[in-house]
Amino acid sequence: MPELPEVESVRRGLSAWLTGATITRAQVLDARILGTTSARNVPAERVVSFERALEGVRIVSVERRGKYMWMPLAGDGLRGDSVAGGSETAEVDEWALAMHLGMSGQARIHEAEDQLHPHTRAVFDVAGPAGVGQLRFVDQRIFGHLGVERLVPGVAGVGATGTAGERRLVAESASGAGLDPFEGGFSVPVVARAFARKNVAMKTALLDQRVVSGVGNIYADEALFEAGVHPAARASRLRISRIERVLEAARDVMARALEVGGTSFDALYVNVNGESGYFERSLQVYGREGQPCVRCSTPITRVVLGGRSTHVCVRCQKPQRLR
DNA sequence: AGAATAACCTGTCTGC
DNA sequence: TGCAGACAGGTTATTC
Repeated sequence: MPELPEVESVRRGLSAWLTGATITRAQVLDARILGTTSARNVPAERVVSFERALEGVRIVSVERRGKYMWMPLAGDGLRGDSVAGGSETAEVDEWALAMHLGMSGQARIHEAEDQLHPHTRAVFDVAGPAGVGQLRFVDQRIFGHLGVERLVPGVAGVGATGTAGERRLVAESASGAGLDPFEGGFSVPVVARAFARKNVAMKTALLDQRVVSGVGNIYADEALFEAGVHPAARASRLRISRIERVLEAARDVMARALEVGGTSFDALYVNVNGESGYFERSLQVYGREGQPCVRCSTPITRVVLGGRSTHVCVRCQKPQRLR
């Protein structure tokens, strides 16, 4: 559900509230939120070590790359949870609380006495410059994830600036993600050349978080429409300038979405205060199957590509624009 | 290498 | 009213 603009809206809300705050208590209500897609069975001791690792720790900042979010930690007595192998102690500033919203995750700021939403999976009592309250992780489908993770150097891949030694530190689960279009070192021409080496559909390339992170199903469709490129067009067959246009469109459409708080179809995507974003009304193709194209009035078509719903105007997005 | 599929979950909506 | 089936903004593993 949440893509880069939605995650960034959440990050900003969390940053304003949590920077410099201390976690006084951590409670996991559903252990599955600590698991991963492939490892759902979370032993009880991992829940305990996760909770203990966070108690008394200070949140230094709230960071994001693509859809991955994490909070670097500082404080005495932090111990890694079993993600990193258990009881070893480590330098405090090597750790972060990682958070991925998945399809239905929400990070919400509440007062302790507020009623608990039924899908609340974890609760963190916090006290800091902005006051005392609770950070609650609510996630209907439990595709989201929480973890205490090491900070490690991010990808050295396309678009990264500087040498390997200067790579930005990211939470371990985000270490495979490419730079997102809003990061300083992101380079459209460099990423476009990486796309051109891939013999895959343009939409598939956009959704591959290892190359460029942050683009999800909605903004992929929107960017391809804006650039006039068919989602199934092979990246390797397109002119570099066309690929660059898609990447610029992705950055532009996500920037515009961010300005209005992201895209919400329902109460599943909300910011830290439970408020919806307004970009749904600006969508040109996503979710508009059968409705007239905003440019040429041809009905929008829905096809399945890479297992994902894909919306296209077959007149504005011709498949054959080859090198 | 890349494509397709399933899996992880819960909920909503549609059609019969 | 009930029920089956499709579908949902993401990620990962497996199989062909």
